[in-house]
Amino acid sequence: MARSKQVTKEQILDVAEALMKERGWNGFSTRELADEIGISSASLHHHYTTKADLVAAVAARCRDRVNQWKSEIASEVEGFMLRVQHVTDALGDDATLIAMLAADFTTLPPKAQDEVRQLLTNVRGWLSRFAAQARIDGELPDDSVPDQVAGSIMAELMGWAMLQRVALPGALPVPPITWSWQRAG
Amino acid sequence: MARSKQVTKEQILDVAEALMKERGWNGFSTRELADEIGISSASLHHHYTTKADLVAAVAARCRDRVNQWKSEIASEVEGFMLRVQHVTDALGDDATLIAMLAADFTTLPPKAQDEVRQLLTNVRGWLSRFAAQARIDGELPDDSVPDQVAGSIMAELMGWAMLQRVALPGALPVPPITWSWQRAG
DNA sequence: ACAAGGCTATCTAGCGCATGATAGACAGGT
DNA sequence: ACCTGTCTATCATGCGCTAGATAGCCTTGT
Repeated sequence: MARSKQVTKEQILDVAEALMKERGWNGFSTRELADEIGISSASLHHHYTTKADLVAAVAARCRDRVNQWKSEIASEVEGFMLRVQHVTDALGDDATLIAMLAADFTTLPPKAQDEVRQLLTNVRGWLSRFAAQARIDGELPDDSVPDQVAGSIMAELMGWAMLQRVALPGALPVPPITWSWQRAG
Repeated sequence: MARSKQVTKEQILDVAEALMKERGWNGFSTRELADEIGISSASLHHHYTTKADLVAAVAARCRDRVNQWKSEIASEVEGFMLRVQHVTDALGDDATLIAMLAADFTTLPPKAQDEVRQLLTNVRGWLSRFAAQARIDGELPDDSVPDQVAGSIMAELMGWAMLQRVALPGALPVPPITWSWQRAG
């Protein structure tokens, strides 16, 4: 061991992720990140050679988490609305990160772009299949378009995450998304 | 006149706004902006002394635009769904900018933060009043919460704007937002 | 009518600082 | 002995911004 505390790649990702959620990819420097962790900038670059590597790793880890609860929900939860409720809860923590990654998308390194694209495509297709089944089961109206329902769910989640960033005086307590089409079922 | 082409503050704001929509507030430099406009960095700083001034001006102009069509829609369009449809169309161009401003919110200068807060509060209250009237008129279910409906509309618009940034292969044609609660009315 | 002088918008040059990243030494564990 | 993880020190670059000069337009005094 060396002169300062030992740090794991996971710890670094934790702090990096927090900074990304707060300020976005272009909103913090590797030095700030290193300071917050409590190591030198050089040590940080020892673990993740470039800032691009870092954001790719953050995105990849997020993708893994999402896949994790995706399979859990698919296997354990029945019914469209209940599933969506679980998705809302599960995604809650990651919605901000995903939204920030989407916002910063054009300035992300290609590898991170791929991760984000993959993640969004994946979740959307998955939700879309649920919606399609829900339509067959009569949980959604016959004229609903599964891919649009899936898109709306994701849009609303990400949009809420963005709205929450702007603390509006005397407005919206955070979570209760309307899930308006619930009433349509 | 001087050595290069004359440039107006509006032109500068146009380009700045485009860059903000593409890359976010922290995603471009004043030099890049000046280059894109075709003037020197010094000339740019003559018009807007600091980058903070610039983003505040961009946000203020957006707020003005929004207020503009707000009063137009309020006076010319009847019915909740029709109004929302008009809002969707009108906001279309600005949704991306607003979403990016919200994403970058924590790193914006205070003046710009105020503008964004004001804009969002304003629009939300306005939509909320429409929703409340719509509930009285039977256009929305009795158990709908106007402020939540308003929030959902804005979230969905902003969320779609973010989703569009990530060009998903073989997915969603852009505009047709589900407006799911339409079926609930 | 018309020069004088002010005003505005541009330029070239550069300052001080933060950024992403690297070099090379060193310390501890296996 | 070697590998791993840390450090100090530094590099080149890009950043926001400023200084100071210059050039065209407009007003004003005579």
